[in-house]
Amino acid sequence: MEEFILKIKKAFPYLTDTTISKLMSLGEVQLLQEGETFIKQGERHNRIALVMQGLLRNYIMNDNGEQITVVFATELQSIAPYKCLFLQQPASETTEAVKSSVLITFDYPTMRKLGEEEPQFNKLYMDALEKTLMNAIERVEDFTIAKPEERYQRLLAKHGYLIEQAPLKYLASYLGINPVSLSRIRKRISTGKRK
Amino acid sequence: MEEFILKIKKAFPYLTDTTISKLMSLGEVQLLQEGETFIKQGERHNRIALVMQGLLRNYIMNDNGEQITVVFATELQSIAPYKCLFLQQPASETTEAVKSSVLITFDYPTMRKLGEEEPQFNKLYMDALEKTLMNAIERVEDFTIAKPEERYQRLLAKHGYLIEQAPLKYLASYLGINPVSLSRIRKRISTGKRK
DNA sequence: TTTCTTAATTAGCTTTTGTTAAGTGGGTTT
DNA sequence: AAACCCACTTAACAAAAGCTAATTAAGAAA
Repeated sequence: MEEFILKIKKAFPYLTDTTISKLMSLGEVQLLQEGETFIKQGERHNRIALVMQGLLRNYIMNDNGEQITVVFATELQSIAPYKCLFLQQPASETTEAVKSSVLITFDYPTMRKLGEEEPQFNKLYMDALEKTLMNAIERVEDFTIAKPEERYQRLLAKHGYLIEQAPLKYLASYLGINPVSLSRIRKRISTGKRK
Repeated sequence: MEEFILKIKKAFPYLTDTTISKLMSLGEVQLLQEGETFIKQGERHNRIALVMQGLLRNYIMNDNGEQITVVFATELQSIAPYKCLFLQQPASETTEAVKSSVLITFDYPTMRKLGEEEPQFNKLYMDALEKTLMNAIERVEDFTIAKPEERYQRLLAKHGYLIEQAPLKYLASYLGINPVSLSRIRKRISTGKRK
């Protein structure tokens, strides 16, 4: 617990000790084993999670019933069924632990309400949102700028830890390609390249 | 001007009249002719724009110096060089009017500061952010779920107005494909389809 | 009007990805 | 150990996208 507080302090240095302890009293610590879910598609839900340890992913289903990993979240990133929170709809995605993980989860309406009295809560939420937005934009940029093979290279360069920890099939759907293609790409890269 | 106020009231019904007039006094109305820019890549900048009329796009350059349209913004959507605002870096993208447009622009640090005293400002900003985030996520989902041809179909279905107003080459890069491919896709769709 | 320019289409060919199916290897269960 | 499961790889072929270049179309400029 102490350890988590330190991590949060480091990531959000403007939070005072009293705010942090308020925060911790509002949050619920949740442990997930590999494969366990934080929220399932179709459920209604109003919690937002801050990842303290481990690796999660959000996935949706395509028309063939295959799982498509839309986003990964690792330490100090937040993850939530955003459309569900913002539009009060059932979640369209499932959030699942890729490996055993620890989250702190917060009730979204409560956080927004408290933010009105506690500027620091608001700031925290906005910072998290802005970070999430930047990640999403970067991801869109990758899709528009780079072809599959280059996307894999960029992923390798920027988030190498993902390649180590997530199975290939998750990575493939994350990159928008099929697993067989990714396997081929890996081979092209490892063997002298081209042709 | 009255017209803009009405639009804002409709889109953000919780804003009181006094807040709206404060807001309008802080905002600067800016007109852009087709092809004119709101911000250019490399500039530093701290304004966020709310589109009141028209159509804008954000584009970046790929390694071949080609413009890649990352996002379109139309009426009542906000657009800004987000990484620039959030990280105080020079903008990596250019915001340009696809057709003649009207914006109201706000100084981002001022807005964040005012939000601390005026909860409505905060709410407005958070709503805008959340909306922008949802759009970005939807876009990532499109890339991961759908192949180029399907992406075009989805774009047609969801944002048909874009197809009418934006030139094909912008749409192609927005879809992550090259203009020649998009032209072919169009043909495949219009003529009886397949082969 | 003619000329220039630029966007979009079309065509031919190359490269990459999708798809299906058959191996391969590691780990688990019995 | 054998049988099984699953992820990943490999292969072969089909389908789609990339690339280059030529053609057409439409608008702006002379």
